[in-house]
Amino acid sequence: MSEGIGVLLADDEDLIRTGLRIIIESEPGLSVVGEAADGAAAVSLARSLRPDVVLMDVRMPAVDGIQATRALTVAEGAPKVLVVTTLENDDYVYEALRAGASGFLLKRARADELVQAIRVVAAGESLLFPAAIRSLVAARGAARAVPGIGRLTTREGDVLRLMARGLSNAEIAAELVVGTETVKTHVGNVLAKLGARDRTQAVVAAYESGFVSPR
Amino acid sequence: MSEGIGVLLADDEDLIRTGLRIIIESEPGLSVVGEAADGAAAVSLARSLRPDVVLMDVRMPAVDGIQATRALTVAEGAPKVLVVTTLENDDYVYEALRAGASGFLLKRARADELVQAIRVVAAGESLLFPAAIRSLVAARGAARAVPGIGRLTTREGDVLRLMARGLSNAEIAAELVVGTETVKTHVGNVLAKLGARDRTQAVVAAYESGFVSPR
DNA sequence: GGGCTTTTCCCCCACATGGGGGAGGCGCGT
DNA sequence: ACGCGCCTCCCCCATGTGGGGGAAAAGCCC
Repeated sequence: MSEGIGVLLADDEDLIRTGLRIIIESEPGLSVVGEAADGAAAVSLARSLRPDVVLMDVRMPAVDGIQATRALTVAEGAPKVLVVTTLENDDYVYEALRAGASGFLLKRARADELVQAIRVVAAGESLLFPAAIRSLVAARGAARAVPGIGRLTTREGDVLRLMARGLSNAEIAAELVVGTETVKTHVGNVLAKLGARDRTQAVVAAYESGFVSPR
Repeated sequence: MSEGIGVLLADDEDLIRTGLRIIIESEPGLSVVGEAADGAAAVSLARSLRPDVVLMDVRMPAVDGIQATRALTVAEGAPKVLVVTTLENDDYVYEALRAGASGFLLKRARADELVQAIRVVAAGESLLFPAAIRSLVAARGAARAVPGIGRLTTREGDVLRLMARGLSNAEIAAELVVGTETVKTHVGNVLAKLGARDRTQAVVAAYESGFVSPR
């Protein structure tokens, strides 16, 4: 890519891609190195073309932008991903960030905002547009209130926390300095209160409800 | 609390509380309805005093601000929590939002920024200061790159995703329209590649690495 | 064509897990 | 003093899970 910042466009709508390309190409130091109409193409093109920044639409056929972002950012020397969407009230913000996106941008952004956003993420900085912040923080409220998770006793909470770290009953017993039979009782109570069938479902509920957070 | 916006201060340092109180009390429409020196006191005071906004320090004795925030925001008609910290490079941002905080603020913020932040969150809006955005987005990079999670085949990825939703092998088999023996093979491969001992650890790794996100 | 990976399916077997009971002690509020 | 919830520990038992093998078909790269 020699000089400047190489950008890969990933959007299923031709009109959008054309508009973006015109804006980017008319900007000194920026150039479009490739275009993809779906997530799968975006991933393979990004690997061969090695752009600096990928403008990734959230909603695309076959593989959506979130999955594509996840696939891209796990690799070494991965490009920065700037997620673009039309939706203002967008639940994907949170998921996109978890998937490894460097920023979030609305399609209604002005040309100069777009250019600035590309330069910012290419420089390694992070970026969120105000509307994205609102939905991001709002996403926290979307943590499903798992019924019964508030009815856990302190000991049951301890056990669930350790379960959610992947410990076996024996390991939890050692950690809490009690017998394995005791742990089994607590685990059984936790499962009953959370309506979980097995410990895996309990751990899922713990994450979904925000009882534990990805560290 | 009759009129205006009632604020509860939760910070273990007297100097900080005093400074905050002076700023808030001198502002028309804002008043300090109570003060707490630790998380436990903050939770109980918030329940009795029912402030509109809680200024919550992250680091406090006994119960830290994150836990206190979690305890507060699960209730109905909970106050808005504005998390305050001295640390600019703060990993707690992400966790605080998951815990239900409405915003994040640095202690070095100017008085007028503080007042504005309180009014914003009291009005039901969300707020993140620029420095907090950076560490928030950076937190996504902190998703531990689980070694081997990128080596999963597409089918193994499918299986892991369903595991992370709490499905049993039989249910996964039904979902993917294959035999349970097939699912067992995939599960075994996933465990081996992720270095997990059982499915629970695999699910934990899936969440920790951002392979799946709390929906 | 000959490897290679991937996906599919099968056998046997050890074991942790989870469900069903029961039981004693302890703190706490009435 | 009594009840109640919580924590602790124990028994039996069905079974889902995971580890050890093996194997066939399909697609892919060289």
